[in-house]
Amino acid sequence: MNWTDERVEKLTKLWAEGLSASQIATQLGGGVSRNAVIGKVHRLCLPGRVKAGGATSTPTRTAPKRPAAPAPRAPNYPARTITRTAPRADDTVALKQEMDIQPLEDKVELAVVSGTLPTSRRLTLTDLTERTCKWPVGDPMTDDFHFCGCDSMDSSPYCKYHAKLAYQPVNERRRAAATAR
DNA sequence: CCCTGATTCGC
DNA sequence: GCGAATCAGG
Repeated sequence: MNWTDERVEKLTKLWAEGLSASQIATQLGGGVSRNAVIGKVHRLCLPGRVKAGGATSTPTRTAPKRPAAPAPRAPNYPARTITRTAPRADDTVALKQEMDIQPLEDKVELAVVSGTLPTSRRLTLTDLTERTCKWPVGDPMTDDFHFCGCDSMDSSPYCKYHAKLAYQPVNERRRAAATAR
């Protein structure tokens, strides 16, 4: 991925807003890692972390002198673009689902924390909002296809769980390695 | 363990 | 210039 003026601009903006490097990486998409974001931030000489409250904070000094081993590299980014629209979903259904969001939230949160799949609300395309996970589930060519639709959003088109799957292969690999150990 | 930003250095 | 690997810290 190339650091176009457009992407640099977005990076600068989000960094100024106080988003974390990983969050920015998620928003930028295109397989940008948080390390890439941080590296770019430094190269751009942008000011350090800016807490929302105004305090700078998070001073982390380091004096490493690491060797640096060969990097395996592991892209593999979904980069999904689902275009299939789903029928049904009238206002009544939408309203019912709206009312179900709150009680579901805690369950989703627990699922995310425990590393299990979030509770899918099985939303169709027209039911999705800025507050629902847009991770596609199932085969788009079947009637069973739907979107996760859960409400545990984390500044990305996906919920916390799916955002990890979509944009953070490094973390996934680390988690898998830790689990296997 | 999870996460964060900072740093180094091979590419 | 880029970013993975690695660090130190919360």
